[in-house]
Amino acid sequence: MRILLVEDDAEVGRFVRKGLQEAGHTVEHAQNGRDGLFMAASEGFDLLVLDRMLPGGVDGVRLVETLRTQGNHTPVLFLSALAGVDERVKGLKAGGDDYLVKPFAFAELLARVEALGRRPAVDAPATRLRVADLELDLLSRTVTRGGKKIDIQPREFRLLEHLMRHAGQVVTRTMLLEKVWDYHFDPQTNVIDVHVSRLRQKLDKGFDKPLIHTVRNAGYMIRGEG
Amino acid sequence: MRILLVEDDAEVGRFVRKGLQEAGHTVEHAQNGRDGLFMAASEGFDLLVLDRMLPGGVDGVRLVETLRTQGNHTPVLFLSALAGVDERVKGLKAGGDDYLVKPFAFAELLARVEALGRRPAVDAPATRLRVADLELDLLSRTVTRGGKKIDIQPREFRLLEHLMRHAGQVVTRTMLLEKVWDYHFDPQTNVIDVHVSRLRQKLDKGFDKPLIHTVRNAGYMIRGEG
DNA sequence: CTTCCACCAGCAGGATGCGCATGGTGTGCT
DNA sequence: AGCACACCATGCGCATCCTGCTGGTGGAAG
Repeated sequence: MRILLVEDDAEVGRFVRKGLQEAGHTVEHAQNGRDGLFMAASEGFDLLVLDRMLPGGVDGVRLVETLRTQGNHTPVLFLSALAGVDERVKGLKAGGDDYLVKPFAFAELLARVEALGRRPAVDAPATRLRVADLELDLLSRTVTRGGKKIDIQPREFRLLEHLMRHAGQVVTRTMLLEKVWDYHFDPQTNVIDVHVSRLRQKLDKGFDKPLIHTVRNAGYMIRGEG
Repeated sequence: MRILLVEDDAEVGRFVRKGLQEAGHTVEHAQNGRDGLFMAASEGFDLLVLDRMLPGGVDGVRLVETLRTQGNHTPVLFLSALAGVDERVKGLKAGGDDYLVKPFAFAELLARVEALGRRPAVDAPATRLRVADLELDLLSRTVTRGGKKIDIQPREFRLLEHLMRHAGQVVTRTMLLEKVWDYHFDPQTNVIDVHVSRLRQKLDKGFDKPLIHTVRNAGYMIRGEG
């Protein structure tokens, strides 16, 4: 795990850093909020361990708030001598994920760090799309309907993915040419029709409710019901 | 948020339940570990709030451990009168995500509950593998080294994926034949050598530190340093 | 030094994916 | 009814691309 430690107290900093490293983590150490914010924003850490109070304008809470407004959702563990309930609540409300009061036992810090590390990164993109009983798994490049595996070609996959990402919406032919074929002109052929047809063979044939719907003079739409 | 509260103390139970509901959450309440486990396993909750000590065989830690071995990764917040560091560490190690000691301020419980609720559902599998500056993205089927995109063939992709999933370990030729080629016999050719060679061309050529290492009479290993 | 193992360049067979064309079907308008 | 238009389906050929093998070379181990 790549951990950023932001702590101005040199002694505590050394202590925590050493312990985390011995537990097998990679630790970067910033001494103040400004540097910490910069590093957290520019490098990809798995976890931030922040002192709640920091010298130099940017304290822990400000740091988290700033990161969160930038769309950075790295887990944050606060470390602080401010033990009051209000302080703890403030830290968590600001977007912190945990709050540990100094003095603390290193064993507990480590346990909490690893608890946070167990949770996945938040920017994880969706890995499977679903429309009714049709599932498309982006990871294994696999399509199933009603639990039955369906073999599918790469181009068909792209087409289906695009349709499913806009499930319930009409997708125009032009959009498909742009996004699935990377054509920026009209090929004057019926490529789309052909591939939609092939998709239908594979997805809808043998099932009572078709999922792919034609929208005359507009395009296609994938939808479960309605 | 759908929250399952497992708490045997009726008073505390009522208090917490009421507070969470007033904050807009849906709360189910189980009075013992057995019921709690059953409910947690059969319904889909967003969060479990567990008393650490529970009557009737199944205590909080057991409950979490059981859930985790079942592949259930619902976030867990422990609530306990056991304040010792060892106890807290034990709870977190068992798979808990947070640990709050009784007596507690409701404001803090709420803040921690909502902090846990901010984190996403967890069944997401790893979507990218990394070894040093080499990254393999399972979703886009993309390989980059040092930020530079590298074109790669399907078979090479499978080979590389398998190596990276066992980074730092020797992967034998037999294993590769089984897992990458689905051969359950020795093809008596040097297919593997050839593909490893091709991978090397693409991954290691032009970089000073090679990542793919030969282990004579054993197999191959991918590793960043050492 | 010898032997074995691993590496790499080139080659050719083969699979397969892809798009086009053709003919068919349905719908709506005149 | 007749026509025009939009959409559907199948077969075919092209082309690309992948993959595995061969055979000669380099280097490590004994």
